[in-house]
Amino acid sequence: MISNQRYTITSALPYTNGPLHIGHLAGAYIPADIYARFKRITGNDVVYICGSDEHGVAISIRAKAEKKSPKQIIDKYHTIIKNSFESFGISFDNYSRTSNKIHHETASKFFDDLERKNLFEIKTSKQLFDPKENQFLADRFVEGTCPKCGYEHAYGDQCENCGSSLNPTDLINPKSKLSGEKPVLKETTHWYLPLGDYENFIKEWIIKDKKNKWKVNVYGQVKSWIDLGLESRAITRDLDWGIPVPHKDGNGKVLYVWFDAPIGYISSTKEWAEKNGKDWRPYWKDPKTKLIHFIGKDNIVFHSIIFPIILKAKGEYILPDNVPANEFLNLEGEKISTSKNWAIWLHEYLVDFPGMEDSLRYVLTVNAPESKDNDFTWKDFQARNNNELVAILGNFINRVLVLTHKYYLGIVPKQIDKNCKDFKIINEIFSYPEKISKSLDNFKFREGINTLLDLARLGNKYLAEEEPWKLIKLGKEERVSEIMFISLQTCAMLAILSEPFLPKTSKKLENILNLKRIDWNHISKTKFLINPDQRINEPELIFRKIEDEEIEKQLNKLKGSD
RNA sequence: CGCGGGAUAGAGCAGUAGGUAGCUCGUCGGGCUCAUAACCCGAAGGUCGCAGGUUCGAGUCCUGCUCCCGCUACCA
Repeated sequence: MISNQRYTITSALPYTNGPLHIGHLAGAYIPADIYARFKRITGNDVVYICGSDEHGVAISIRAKAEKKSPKQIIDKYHTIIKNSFESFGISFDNYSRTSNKIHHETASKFFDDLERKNLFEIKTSKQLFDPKENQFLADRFVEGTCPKCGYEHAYGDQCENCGSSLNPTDLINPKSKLSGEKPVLKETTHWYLPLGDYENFIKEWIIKDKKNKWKVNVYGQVKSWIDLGLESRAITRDLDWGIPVPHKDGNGKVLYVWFDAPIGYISSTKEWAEKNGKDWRPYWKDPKTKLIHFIGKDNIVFHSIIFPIILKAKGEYILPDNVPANEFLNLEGEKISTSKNWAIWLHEYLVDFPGMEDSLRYVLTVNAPESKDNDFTWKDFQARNNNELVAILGNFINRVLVLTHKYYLGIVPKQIDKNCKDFKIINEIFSYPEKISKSLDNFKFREGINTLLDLARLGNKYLAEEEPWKLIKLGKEERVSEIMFISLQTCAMLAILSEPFLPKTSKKLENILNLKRIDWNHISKTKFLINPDQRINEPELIFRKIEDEEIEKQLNKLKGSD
């Protein structure tokens, strides 16, 4: 197990124009949280960073639609999102927001430094403009008749009827989706980041160095972009909501969210450092630090090409060591869709299934879209909760606790001696920290949590084979105490190893067993986890079954909303 | 259209350097009764997306195709 290594771990900044759903959790937050917890508990220096992404045209438009200010929108969703994260035990060291002063300063400084180094291109072009709303229009916000097939609701970028790619200026009778007005062409000037200048750097860094280290979906995506050739990208927008372009010609313009958002990782780290009396620099500038970005697949190019180029251009900053992007999670066979309300919202789950945060964490981990898109179904959720968490893990713990109370009034029986025949199984139990570490080090979270369940299976099997309830009737008390002692070690091991995956469960188990949390590197089979004469608290059920009616209710809720 | 990822028992996934397919859940049969009718053992169930090819032998290599997802586009 690696220890004493510094890690800067990030999860994608959630965009605050709506609440979070299970897809967010499965893609970027649960894996990162497991990883961060795992790295902390194996003795590393970890800062796990995130925050709300609060700029951009979508928020501006949503605010207009709801007749509110952008500030009201972001405040509302920032609060909902932050609460959801806390409830699910996502262990950010700092959760910031890009509307904070520290972020505006950091992002402006980044822009200003690159501008002074003369690393941007400045280009003027004609774009569609809505005179009534006084706003430039994204291609998607222009609608009109398709010149090819005559479909009346073609978008500015593509006709959904015939599939043709279009330019907004091709449309017959173009209309702004904001006001319905006919847009006009207007000249505008923007700053561009010439990605092409960094092609060799990206080739050297990723294509050569990361080939066997990064996930195939990530590597393939990056390679495909490079093979196509990198083009300059505008990093400013004509918009009234965002970070003003810090330049004398920047009037009415803001930084493009994709330029400012990833810098949010840095400003959030700074904010954390200030609060805790630390220095943020080693976490971003020490070449020995490992920077890991957890994201969904839609974010791959930004985190493995554009942001690294920004960091490289700025200089002195470290580059990501890995970008373990996940694929997407579907829901009941359909794409999760915010606009169609086809989603399981975290804040609603918390109301419908109080205290069952770890059940969702479990299912989203064991069924995580690590290598391809996966499907979440309520029936599967119920089955995995009832048949795996309750029946295998929860039940095993309960069996051991009940027997310990029945036979020993809750006191751990005397230690086994050297010639106990069960040292083989003890060796096996104590091999689990290494096994799980190996999975997690390779970002194989499904494998890791399955291994955790295997340990509970091993415990159940051991009890079934040894049958202490029979032996006690035969008066073989010596043997029974050995069996129970070993089973209690298994429970303790489960408590310790479940921490990254199921933090609330782990905490409950520690409390019941009166266990101290220990660094996984300090686990050794020469020292037992739980000692004779230690008192165990009254058993309590750590998971509950989910009834059919609850699932029915959720399915109806989902379908009713469609 | 181009590029990337995926397609393996009813469901979800493993399959390392090519050698007659494994795991978890579900189903069926048995055992046990400490336990949240939980647990343990056994069985059934797959022409490995389709079509060719290389090879003594291919889920694993090559070619073509189909379907799903993503990127390519100011939807962040």
